[in-house]
Amino acid sequence: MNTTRDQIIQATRSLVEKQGYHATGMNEILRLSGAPKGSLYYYFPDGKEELAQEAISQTTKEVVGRIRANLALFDDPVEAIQVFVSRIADHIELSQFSSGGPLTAVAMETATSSERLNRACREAFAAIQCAFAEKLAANGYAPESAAQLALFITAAIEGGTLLSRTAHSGDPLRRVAEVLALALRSARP
Amino acid sequence: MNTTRDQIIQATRSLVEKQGYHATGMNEILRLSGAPKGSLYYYFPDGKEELAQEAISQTTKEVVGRIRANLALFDDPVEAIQVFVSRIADHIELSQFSSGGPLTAVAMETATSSERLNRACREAFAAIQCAFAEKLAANGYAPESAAQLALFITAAIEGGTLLSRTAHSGDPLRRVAEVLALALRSARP
DNA sequence: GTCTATACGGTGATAGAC
DNA sequence: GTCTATCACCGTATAGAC
Repeated sequence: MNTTRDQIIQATRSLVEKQGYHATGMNEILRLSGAPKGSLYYYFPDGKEELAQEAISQTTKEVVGRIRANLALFDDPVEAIQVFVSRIADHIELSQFSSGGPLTAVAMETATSSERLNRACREAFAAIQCAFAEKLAANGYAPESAAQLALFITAAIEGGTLLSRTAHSGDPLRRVAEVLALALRSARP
Repeated sequence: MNTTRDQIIQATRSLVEKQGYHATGMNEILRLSGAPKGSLYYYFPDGKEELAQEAISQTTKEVVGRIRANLALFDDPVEAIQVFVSRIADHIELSQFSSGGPLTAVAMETATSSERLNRACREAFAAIQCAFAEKLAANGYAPESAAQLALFITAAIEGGTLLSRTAHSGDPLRRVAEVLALALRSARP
């Protein structure tokens, strides 16, 4: 793959994750990536919006892969999910409270202002929910139940991440993981 | 109370709720509120940050009041919470997917960039959780359990709101409300 | 394809008249 | 206290040389 293009996306991901979409400027992205302004608009003719879209879809692929890999570590889906969410809490602390990818920030900021980014976020959330639902469905949960629980898991993680970022501590998300495990057990088939 | 000052805060709340913190400009706030720029810096010498802080703390007071009022409508805390969350879903649809107050947006955008706003958001989340915890504790839940569940409820609402905003539909949050009710019932004392 | 220089609008903030 | 005029700066985006 093209290195310059990839470095630009990488810089965008990192900055948007930390600061949000509107707080991140093109000049900042350029500075971090080391690329010149001309290259940026050569690779992303539609500018910042296209860039953020690419950052989201690329991040989502990685995140979905990481979800599947983590959920495969345990046969029991509830245990797998609890451990996975706890790991996100660790990761948030290690990254000094940069959120779980640029998705949350962009979704919040562009829900009603950018058709293009809103669509990208919808697809991202759908893919993430799908990964959770598969694990549940493969372990005896009824399909509709699995889908609903996957939505709930995603919401709990997003909300827990927000609380942990705000609290500057992984603990809120870890406590969310505990209660989430209880909830999933009580919904067990 | 001073009308001009209040109109400025009101405009800030509405705009930040819809667009986010960084996407909202001072000129925009001025335009919507009808106030002149001089007045704005007279009432809020510390500028945008102070303004947002005021908007958050004012909104939080109202939100906490609304939570208490809604939870008081039903004796059963689980039913009360489920109905309350469903109402948020209705409200999101009615407001054309402006989130539940400026809190979520500011919390996401300023978690690591503004000490002052981060503190305001922490206090806001604490007050909200407190309102939920009280209702649970008043109905037989053990104090630590009530606090943990209140945190979980807050996370679920925040995450569900994000998903509903993104999906441009109240349904995700409504489904979150359903699962949340199941989870709270299974944790019943 | 890569890079520089620049355009133009909007940003948050201030000074000072009234 | 209220308002206007204006500031210096940064935002995204473009033009055009190489």
